[in-house]
Amino acid sequence: MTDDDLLKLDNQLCHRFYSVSNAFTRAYRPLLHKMDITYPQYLVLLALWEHKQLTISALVEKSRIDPGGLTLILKKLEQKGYVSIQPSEQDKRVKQVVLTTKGKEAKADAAAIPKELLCQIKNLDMNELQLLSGLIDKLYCDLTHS
Amino acid sequence: MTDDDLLKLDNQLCHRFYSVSNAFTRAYRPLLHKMDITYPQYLVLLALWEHKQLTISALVEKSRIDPGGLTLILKKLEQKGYVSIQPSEQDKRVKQVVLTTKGKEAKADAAAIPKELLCQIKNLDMNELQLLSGLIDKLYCDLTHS
DNA sequence: TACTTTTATTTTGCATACAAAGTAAATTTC
DNA sequence: GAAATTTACTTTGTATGCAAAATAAAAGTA
Repeated sequence: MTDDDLLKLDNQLCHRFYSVSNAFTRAYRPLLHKMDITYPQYLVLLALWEHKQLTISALVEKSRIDPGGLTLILKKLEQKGYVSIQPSEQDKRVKQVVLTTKGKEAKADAAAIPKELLCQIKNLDMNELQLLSGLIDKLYCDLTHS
Repeated sequence: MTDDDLLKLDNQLCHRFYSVSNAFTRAYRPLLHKMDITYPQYLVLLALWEHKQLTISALVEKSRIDPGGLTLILKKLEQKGYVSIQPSEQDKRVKQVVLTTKGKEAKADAAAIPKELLCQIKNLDMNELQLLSGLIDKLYCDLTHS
């Protein structure tokens, strides 16, 4: 591949991820409208539905949202009544994020969301989706040196 | 897969793209520092290095950056001296985006950037990268109904 | 030609991303 | 046990990302 080819947009893996990641955000928007949440807020709820209770740093790790952004997102989710944030007793630096009743109940409605989104993916079969996921995981490790 | 599994973060393809897309932005930052540009600004330059001259709407299509955001990004690139923006003679609605001398010269330096980034990707060989690109392209079509 | 519609781009308002600085509390060190 | 260090979060400042409204100019229509 020549230098010229290396610089073509169509040869940039990063651009593919940029495009699809933004496309996902747009695709989720109508599905999340009923719950009145954004896509990153949805990621936080997914983490909490799975783990019931997490510290903010644990949420950073699970959701892969940066700490600064997460602070804001959690404030929004608290305002909307989905979560409650309480400082720990043992360690006052640590804050526990917990689902409210509304937050827990929302899980039942949310179950339809991944299904609706999968319906839109017609070009890839289950094997390809698995393959894709595996490749992306390897790439993520490289990019984060983890 | 149960409803519970469907809602696990680790089963969300969207989350993989979210994570990797953001990781790419972080990985590019140090490489773009010398040029004093951000990652989206780099995408615009890539498009212009390839096509020499583009209207704003053509840039939207190539870069897949939304029109509103692109307006700001182009202003930054103009301030930094990389591009020049001029209204068309024939159709005063249309603006042409052109590389300045500085913008053209920057291409030579930029050739090293994709190489440096590829060096960081050790877990995937060329075949896997090709495979990955193809799968992502199919996914993009689904998500954008294009 | 005056009016309506379409097209190209910008503006607005809100919600992230993210690095870096700041804060406060727990831990380690001397 | 007081000072230095680390850890957990928050704040700040800059730069998108996006939908929707606003502008302005070209095209189509009556």
